[in-house]
This record gives sequence, C-alpha cells and structure tokens, in this order.
Amino acid sequence: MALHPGGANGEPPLKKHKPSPSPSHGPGAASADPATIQRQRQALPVYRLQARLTRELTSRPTLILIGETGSGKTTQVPQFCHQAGLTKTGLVGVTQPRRVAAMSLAQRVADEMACTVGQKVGYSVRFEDCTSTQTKIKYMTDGMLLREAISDHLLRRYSTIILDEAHERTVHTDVLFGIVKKVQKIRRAKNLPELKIVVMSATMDVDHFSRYFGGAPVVYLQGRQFPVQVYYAKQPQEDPVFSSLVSVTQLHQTAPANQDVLVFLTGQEEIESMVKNLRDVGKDLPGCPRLKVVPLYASLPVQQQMEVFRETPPGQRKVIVSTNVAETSVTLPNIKFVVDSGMVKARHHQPGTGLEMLRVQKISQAQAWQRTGRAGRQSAGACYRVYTRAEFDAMSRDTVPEIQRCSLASVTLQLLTIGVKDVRNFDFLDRPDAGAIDGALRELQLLGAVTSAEQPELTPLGRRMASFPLDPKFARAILASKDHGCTEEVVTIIALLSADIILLTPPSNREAALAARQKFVAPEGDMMTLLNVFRGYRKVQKNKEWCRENYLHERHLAHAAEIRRQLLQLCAQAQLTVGSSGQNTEPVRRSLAAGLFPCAAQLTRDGHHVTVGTNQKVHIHPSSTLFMTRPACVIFTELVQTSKKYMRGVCLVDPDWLLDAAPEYFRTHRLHVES
DNA sequence: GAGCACTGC
Repeated sequence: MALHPGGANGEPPLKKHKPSPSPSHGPGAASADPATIQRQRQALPVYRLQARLTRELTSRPTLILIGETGSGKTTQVPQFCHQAGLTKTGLVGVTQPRRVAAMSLAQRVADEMACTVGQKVGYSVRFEDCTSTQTKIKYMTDGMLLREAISDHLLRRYSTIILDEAHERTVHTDVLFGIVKKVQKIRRAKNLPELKIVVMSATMDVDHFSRYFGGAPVVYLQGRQFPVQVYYAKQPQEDPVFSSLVSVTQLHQTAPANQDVLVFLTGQEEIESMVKNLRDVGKDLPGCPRLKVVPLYASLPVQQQMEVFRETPPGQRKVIVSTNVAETSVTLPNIKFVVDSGMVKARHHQPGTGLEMLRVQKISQAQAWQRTGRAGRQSAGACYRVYTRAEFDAMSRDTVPEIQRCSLASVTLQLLTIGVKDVRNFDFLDRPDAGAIDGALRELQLLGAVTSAEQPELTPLGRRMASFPLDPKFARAILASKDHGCTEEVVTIIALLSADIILLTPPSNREAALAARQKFVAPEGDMMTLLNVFRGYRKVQKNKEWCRENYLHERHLAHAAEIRRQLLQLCAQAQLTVGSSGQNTEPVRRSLAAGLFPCAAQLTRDGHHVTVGTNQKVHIHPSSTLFMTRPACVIFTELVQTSKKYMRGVCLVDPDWLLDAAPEYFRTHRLHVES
C-alpha cells in the first residue's frame, strides 16, 4: 500500500534516500538529534539484554527471538550483531515482508549509527538498491533475498541472516527458512565461514521454530504494549457486520471523546456500507461527541488513505473501518478500542484446477490477538470481539501459512534454480500439499522449464525463465516473444498484468468510464486493450490528468511502467533482442499463447466456454472487453470462482497456435480445430 | 451481467 506510516516498530515516516558519497559523520547526516536518538535507544526493552544477546549471538549458530511489539528488536539486534563483530566476515541481512518497512528501518538505524542510508546501513527492495561497499547492515524484503540466492546459492556475502516478522509466514520467508537452514549446513560441511541465523517473531508458537532449527535457543523480549481488556459477545451473532455496527454505536455513546475506534471488516463494499451507516447514526445522537468515520483499504486512493492519520480534533471521535491492512501493514495512532468482526477475506488456490478464490472466513486466534493488540499501542485499551468465547476457542490457533494456500509454480522454479533438486522433500517448516507441489512441477514441465514432473531437472529454458520475477507462464511468454519479434509488446502487456487493476469502473460514473474506455478497446480482448492503454499513456507522457479523464488508475499505471522497465532490463541481460511487431497483434498473441496455453478455453455449442486442460465450465468475466461476445478460443490470466467460474484477462487466440505451443499437451487434451 | 483481503520479486 502506498501509505507511509510508521512501521511496526514506530519508525519515523518514510523518506526517499539515495546513497551519499559524503562521510558518514558530517553535519546533518542524521535527521534527528543524536542525544535524543541514543536516549530513545536505551529506553527500549531489548537494550537491557544486549550482553546476553551478544553472548548468544556469538556462541550459537541459530537463535530464536520472540519479541512483543515495541521491544525494539528489529532496530537493535542487527546493531548488536555489528558490535559483536559479526559484520567482519560479511553482511548482516535483515528481511522484512514489506518494502516500506525495509526502507524506513534502514533510515532509523542509519540515524542511530550516525550515518546516511546507503553507507554502513542500507536497504535493498525491488527497483531500488541503496547499499554500497561500506554497507554492513542491510534491510531487505524477503523476496529480494530469495532472488539473491539464485545467483549466490550459499549467500556468501552474508555472515548473518535475520528473518524478521517470521510469524507472518509469507511465502518468501517460509522458503527462506529452508534455504538458510540448508546453507548453514553446507557452509559448515565445506568449512566455509558459519552462517548465523536469527529468527525474530511475535508468535506464541515458539517450539515449532525451535524444533525446526534443531532445538535452537529461544530468547524472550519484553514489549512495550499496554494491557487490552477483551470482551466477548454473549451469544453467537448471526450478522457480524451488523453486530459490529451496534458495538461501535454503544461505545460511541459511552466512551469519552477523542478515544478512537478501529473496526475490522472483510472488504471494500462492506466497509463503505458500514461507513455510510455509521455516519447516519452519528448524526442522530444528541450529547455524543462528533463522529468522524473514515474507511481504510488498500485500493483506496492515497489521499483518502491519509485521512486515517489526521489527528482527531478535540471533542470528536474518529472511527476507522478497515480491512486487515490495519493488522500489520499500517500502524494507526491513538486507537483506544478495537471492534473485531472475527472475519477476513482470504485467497485460496485449488491446485488441480488453477482456480483462485476469495473467501470470507473466520480469522485465526493469532489474528484475533494481532487485532486486539492494535488497541494497546499508546495506552491501555479494550477489544470487543463480536463472537463468543466458545467461538474464539474453536478458531484455529494459527493462520494457515500462505505457502499452503497459493500456486507453487513460481516457488518451485525458484527452488530448483537455487539448487534444491528434490523439491518434494524440501525441508519446509510447514509442508504444502503434495498435490500442490506435483501440480507445480507438472505445469513447469508443460512450459519446458523442467525435464519431467517425476524427476524434475531444470532445463536451460527453465533457468532463463527463473531470471524474471514473474509467474513462469508469463516468463515463458516473454521468452517466446523473441521468435515472434514482439518482445516490446509482450513485456508491456505482462507488466500491465502484473500491476494492480488499471481500468477503473466507479459505480457512480460507470457509463462515462465505459465510454472513455471505448477508444482503447481491442477486438482481440483485454490484453491488447491494455496494450493500447499503455501506448496512449506514453503518448501523453504519463499525464495524470489524462489518466483521470480516461478512468485509468495512475498509480498502478506508473507501477506497471516501472515493472516494464525492469523486465526490459532483464531482457537485455538475457540477450533477448527487444523487437516490435507494430500494429500486428498476431505475433503478440502467439507469444502469449506459448506461455498461457495451460489457461485456454474453447466455446461449446451451448454458448459457454470449457477450459481445455481441466474441462471446467467457465464464463467470460463481465469486466472483460470480450464479455457478451463468443470467441471460439481464448487464453486467460486468471480463473476466479464467485457466483460462477469466471475467466479474467481474456485474449482471443487461434487454436492452431496452442497446438504449436504445446503439441504433446494438446494431443491428450481436448482441442477442436475447425478446418 | 460482477465485484476487487494483503504483500512481494
């Protein structure tokens, strides 16, 4: 999300930094008064444990640190490592699940070490490497370290890897658990300098981590969290959204002004309706503080996102109605009360069918506690759970890690590239379904990235595919575009597909949006339409006003442009000549088909479509430019299950191209070619 | 004739 709040540890807001060649101790190098900074450091709970931590860090290969919010572990432990001499043999790398956190933490620690970001302390995130030869401590996104492992299997640049926010269990962190464990063992066997591993987590499930890392010692760090009183519903509630509304209303009538409320709901629609209801209710309550209700979700325009940080005027009350962005990604100030609906919208992936689903489900106990904690950041607070104690007890204790819920094609290809030969028996902290790994290997085999699904050996093609930070299907399409002389077009389309939604259709201006879209619409479908949008965007030199007039998401277009730039750079590195086919879309669609053939569908006699690989009845999504048309054969980027199974990102192709792309595959799968 | 939790390379 584009917000720049303080991160999970109360860091200052993000600033843009470039490495500076000036000496680190020059005047004005740090952005705050050094004495204040040192006072703040010494007040952190973790500071008192420096001696013990230093002892453990130097004497043990692996350490688990459990720290509550506000313990200061994320900023201090890397510095302790540095002071203990661990940076003499290599970098201390600290991973974060989010870019903003990596960048702002580097800034904070650079201030503490009285240097400029990019010198002793740096960061590395996608599109931005702010490190230098002087760098000793490097904050980075977990995905970035995983990318580095592709070119440096043994992580030789690092003496220490700190995996922070381990409890969040992102796919990247989960894979890194296995990688660092393996690297530590290999380096030991080869008599190379030892790799220190530090896992930092807020989890209660300590044994799980410790057991996985061979009984590694655990150090507990106290936090600076205020107590939060938890209240449960007396009876199970039929409609958690309505019950949340009632809870907020009651709170509002009893609690003093300037005690702000945070409500957790599942999605945009629900949030907007709750915001409207609360505003209505707020008007009709005499004698209550004035109510300021603000929504918060990731797709909200930045300007409106910033509303949540604005200080509540005296005598008023702010109610923030949010998705789970407020659980981890955004730290909100001054929250006294949390109202927890107990529900969340989560993505699920069905390995056999390639189906993606967004499902509203109950949260885990871990999530419930995370939400609760949001009320105790600045003072004691209260959390109102809109479910009973019994319902809470029945919730699963931990959130199912992402690696067990997503497609593994990309991860599997990465593991193979890093040198993990037997992916099925990779040492996962929590093993994904065997079926999911098999499905990923089958897909990689179809794409020509591995020799066989049973005994997978990476092919040269697979190695080239892995150099792109993309779903293997997309990487395959880019590599195929070389033969068709249209890499420029394919890269552009894939960059646009990798970004978030570009075409906006606000319900209030639906007609105008659709009318504005007409000039971009291509008869071949969504991918070509997006290409036209991007060409227009470039023609007006990325003009923001133009984006607004045409109902295009400017921020997402800019992001797509950045991805495009990176992909073109990678093409150059892979000696892929970037040709263009101009107005001819056939070579482009042929290339796309060469990667996306596992996602193809054909028209049946009764007017709907059937997927070629898995024989499912599917429909063209109403947001597609091909909706209401009946193309004989299409490829698509995503299959979404809602009221029906919908194809999104649809592109008209010729069945012959699919046959060309994967003759073997289509010999065993139904494909009708009209003659 | 629908509906967009959230990150990330």
